[in-house]
Amino acid sequence: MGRPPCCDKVGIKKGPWTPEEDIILVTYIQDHGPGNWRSVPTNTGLLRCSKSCRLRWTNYLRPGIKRGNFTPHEEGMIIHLQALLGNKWAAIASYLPQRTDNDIKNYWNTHLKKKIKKLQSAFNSPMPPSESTLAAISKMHQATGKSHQNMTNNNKTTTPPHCSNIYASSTQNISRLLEGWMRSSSTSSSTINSHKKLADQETGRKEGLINSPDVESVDFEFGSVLSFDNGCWDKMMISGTNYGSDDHEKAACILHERKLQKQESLSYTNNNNNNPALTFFEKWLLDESASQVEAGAMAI
DNA sequence: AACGACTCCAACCGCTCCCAT
DNA sequence: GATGGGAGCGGTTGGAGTCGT
Repeated sequence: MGRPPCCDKVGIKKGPWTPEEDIILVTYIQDHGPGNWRSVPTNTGLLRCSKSCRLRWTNYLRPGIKRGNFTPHEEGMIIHLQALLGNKWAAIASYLPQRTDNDIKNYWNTHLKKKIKKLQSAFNSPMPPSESTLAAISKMHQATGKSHQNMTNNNKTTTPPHCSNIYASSTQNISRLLEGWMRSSSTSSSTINSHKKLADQETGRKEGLINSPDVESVDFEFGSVLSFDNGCWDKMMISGTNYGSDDHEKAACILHERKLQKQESLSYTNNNNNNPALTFFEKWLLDESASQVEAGAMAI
């Protein structure tokens, strides 16, 4: 017996979301919080399926999403995590809180897969890899190391990632959308204006009016959506490797975890003989981060 | 300028997982 | 334990944009 569709297909709108729909969705989620997606279309009047609403929110409207321009460090993380976890994009995304699983999946399919294939063929070919290939790898390696440094330095002085201002609010996203949309459309409704006002108010709050009691509730609400599990972040920081003086235990745990990961990684590699290039990447990434962890642990 | 090939990404589809009953 | 329904995940696709000829 097949399951009924998640929503009545008749009268359900498909395709790209309009800024108006985005505003309605964001406003609703600001008021009620994410979750209970099934009730969203009925309560908002959106002619969208609940899944579509959830997807739009998680992949596009959710605050804190960083778009485009993957850094070499992020690339390294994705390659590493993909080798360890496989195509578990949601799991991988949990290590890169600014990125959505969809974004990572797309980036993997469009960029990294090709890159790895290229390198794989270079390393599998009877001829040694060309100088340009080696240069590319070296460059990537250096860039990754640099990113590690940046991350390390940042961690010394800046707020935690989930508090950083690289996190734009969803209303900022909407404002941007609106700007373009308002320009292209001469019609303006009072609804839109009031929503925009709301959006601007929200943006203003985010930008400085932190003392407003509302802000806390909103931030907390969003925080619960965005909150980046400490454990996950710690894992991510393994690559950054900057330990405070009181982190002996943490470092020991991380070393242990790293060893386990290495073992897992090796078994994974052995079970996936069709992916020899990953062995190279994994080894490189693991060795690099492991040696940094070990160096960090030694320094403590 | 026109056309086709290629790239990229937002969104959809179908499946699995998990929880409530 | 069985069943039903909602949420989440991963694979795939359609279309807009870009590039090369």
